[in-house]
Amino acid sequence: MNAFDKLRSKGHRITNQRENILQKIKHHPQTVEQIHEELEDKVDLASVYRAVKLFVKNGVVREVNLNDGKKRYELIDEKNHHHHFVCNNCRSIKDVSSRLEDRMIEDFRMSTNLKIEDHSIQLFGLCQNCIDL
Amino acid sequence: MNAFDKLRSKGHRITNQRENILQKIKHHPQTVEQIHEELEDKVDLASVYRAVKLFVKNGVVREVNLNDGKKRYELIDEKNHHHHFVCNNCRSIKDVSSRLEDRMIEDFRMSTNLKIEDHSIQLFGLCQNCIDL
DNA sequence: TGACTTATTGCAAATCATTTGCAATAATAA
DNA sequence: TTATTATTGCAAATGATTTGCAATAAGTCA
Repeated sequence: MNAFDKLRSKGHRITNQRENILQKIKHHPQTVEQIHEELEDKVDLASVYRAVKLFVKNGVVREVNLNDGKKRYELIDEKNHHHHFVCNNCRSIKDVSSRLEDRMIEDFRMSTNLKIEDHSIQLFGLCQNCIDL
Repeated sequence: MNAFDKLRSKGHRITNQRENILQKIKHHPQTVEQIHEELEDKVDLASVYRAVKLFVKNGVVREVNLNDGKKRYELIDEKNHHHHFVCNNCRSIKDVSSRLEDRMIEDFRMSTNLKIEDHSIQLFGLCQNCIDL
């Protein structure tokens, strides 16, 4: 079931605005500000806020927090589980993943008896471009 | 070198306010709001903001982001490397750690050629109290 | 298709977290 | 103890996000 069917199945309407917004976060995590700017004056800022909130609530979009004071949003793609790396120099963002991740989460679980439902990982450092500067 | 010596060595002064604030984040990550409330009217809110920012800048305190819209601050303790678990039900916070963490970070590094300088991990789920409800 | 119902939008104002300017105060050096 | 200057409290400013409301448009059904 795709994003729009998911929304429709819960009684939400598919508007031009929502289509445009979803389009913008299809490939990279974007801030509300970025989405709004890229859409020029096609969508009001408040509507972008409302849309991403709705998307998150309906499991269509994920909120990404990279410790720079603004939230980012990215389309959820079950087939492509990943986390994010942020370059401390140029602020570029890169998707990263590790096959050891699940083992680590399992280790957390076993050593604590917590019910772990979700997790997120952020990496910070220098990207390949900025290492050489 | 303890927190205050670190600050002093960079020319910062040790005030009553700073002592009180540091005291409050010694054991658990706290929001600025929480610190301010616990200190009643001993310290102005703006001063709490200024103090934690100074502490972070000087490597005495770490900023913790748990995706609830407010930053938390905790004293850095080199001997006790850990991350945080947040209960989705009661919002309690628990320190967690895994011996597989370093291996995973190394795996990230090897598979990307990024220079990873820092990382953070957050877990979400149900704490032991809330599992049974 | 057209009319109807109600979710959604744009706009402006409100709210929440955080920062800043400035004069008064207090921590350190001499 | 005094002089110097970092720090504080207060109030106002800023930046991100939310909300109330009337106008608009999506989905439904005759």
